[in-house]
Amino acid sequence: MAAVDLTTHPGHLARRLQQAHYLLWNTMVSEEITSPQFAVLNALVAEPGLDQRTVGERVGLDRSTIAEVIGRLIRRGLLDKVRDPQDGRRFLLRLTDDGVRTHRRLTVRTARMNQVFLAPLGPEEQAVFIDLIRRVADAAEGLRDPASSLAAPH
Amino acid sequence: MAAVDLTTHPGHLARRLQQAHYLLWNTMVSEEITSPQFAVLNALVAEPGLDQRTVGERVGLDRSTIAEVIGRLIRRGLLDKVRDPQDGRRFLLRLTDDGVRTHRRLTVRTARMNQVFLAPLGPEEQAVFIDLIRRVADAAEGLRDPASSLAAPH
DNA sequence: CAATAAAAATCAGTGCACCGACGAAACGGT
DNA sequence: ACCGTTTCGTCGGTGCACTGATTTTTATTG
Repeated sequence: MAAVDLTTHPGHLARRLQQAHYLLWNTMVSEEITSPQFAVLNALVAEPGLDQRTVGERVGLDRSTIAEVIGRLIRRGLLDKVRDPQDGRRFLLRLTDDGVRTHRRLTVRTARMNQVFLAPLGPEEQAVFIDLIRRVADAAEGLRDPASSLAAPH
Repeated sequence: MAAVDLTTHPGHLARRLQQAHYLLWNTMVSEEITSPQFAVLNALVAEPGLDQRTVGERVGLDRSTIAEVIGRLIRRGLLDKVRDPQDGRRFLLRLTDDGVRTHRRLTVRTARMNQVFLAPLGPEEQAVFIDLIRRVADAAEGLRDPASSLAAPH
C-alpha cells in the first residue's frame, strides 16, 4: 500500500505528454517525417552547411542519434552530406530542393497542430506553459556534467 | 529563411523535457531500473494481480511496449507472471519480494529527484506546471479514436 | 453445438535516445 | 617533424514507443 500517485510526478507526465504529441504529429502533420526529423530540417534552413554534431546540439540529440536521423533523411533524399574540405573529420549538411519543399509544407501543419495541442489551455495559460516547461528543461540540461554530487547511492 | 523557433513549440519542448528527465533519473534514482519500469512496479503495488494489458493502461503504454518492459522485469526477478485460471488469455502479474523491496527503495529517491527537477520553479509555479501539463496530456490522449477529422492532407 | 466475433498476448518492423568504445583526422606544443 | 590530446563520426548494445499482422483463447450467436 506504499504506492505513489504518478500523476503528481513531472517525469511521468513528461513522458505521457511526449507520447501524446507523437500521436498528434502522426495524424495532423505527417506519417513519414517525424518531429525530430523536422527539427533537423528546420535547423538547416536556419543555418545551411552545419556539421552533424552542431545540428545535434541545436535540436538536442546526441551524436549517435543524430547520425541515425540524418541517415534516414539522406536516404529519403531530403539532405546531402559532403566532407568538409577544411576539416576531414566533419560532414557538412545541406538541404536538397525536396528537403526545402518538405520543410515549407510541414511548417504550416505544425502551426495548426500546436494550436490543437494547446487548445485545452487559455491564451495566458499557454504562454505560462511554454515558459515553465522551457525553464525546467533548460535547468535540467545544464545539470549534466558540473561535478554534480547528485549521484545515486547504489 | 523560413525557419521556425522551436523553443515555442510545445512538442519539441516536451521531447527535451522528457530527455532531461531520463538523464536525471539515471544519475539520481537508478541506472538499472528505468522510469517506465518503476511505473509498472508502482501500478502492481497499488493493485496486485493485474493483467498485462491493464497495467499498460494504468501507466500509459501500449500492448507491445508493456510486454517488453514486463519481460525485462521478469528476467530481473522483480515480477512473476502466471496464467489466469479463469481466463486462459490473460497473464496475472505479481511482484516478488525483491520487486517490493526495489520499489520501496526507489520511492524515496524519486521524491528527491522530483524536488531537484522542479527546483527552478517556485512552489506555486510547480503546482501550476503539474496542472497544465496534466491537462494537455489528458486532452491529447482523449483525442485519439473519436472519428477525429484532424487527419493530415497528404 | 459449430461458425464467428472479440479480446489478450506475441512477433516483425521502424524510429528515437542513451552509453561506451573505437578509428580517423586535426591540433598543440615541444 | 613528432607525439599526445582533442574532436567528429561510427558501431554495438540496451531500452522505450508505435503500427500492423498473427495466434490462442474466450465469448456470442445462429
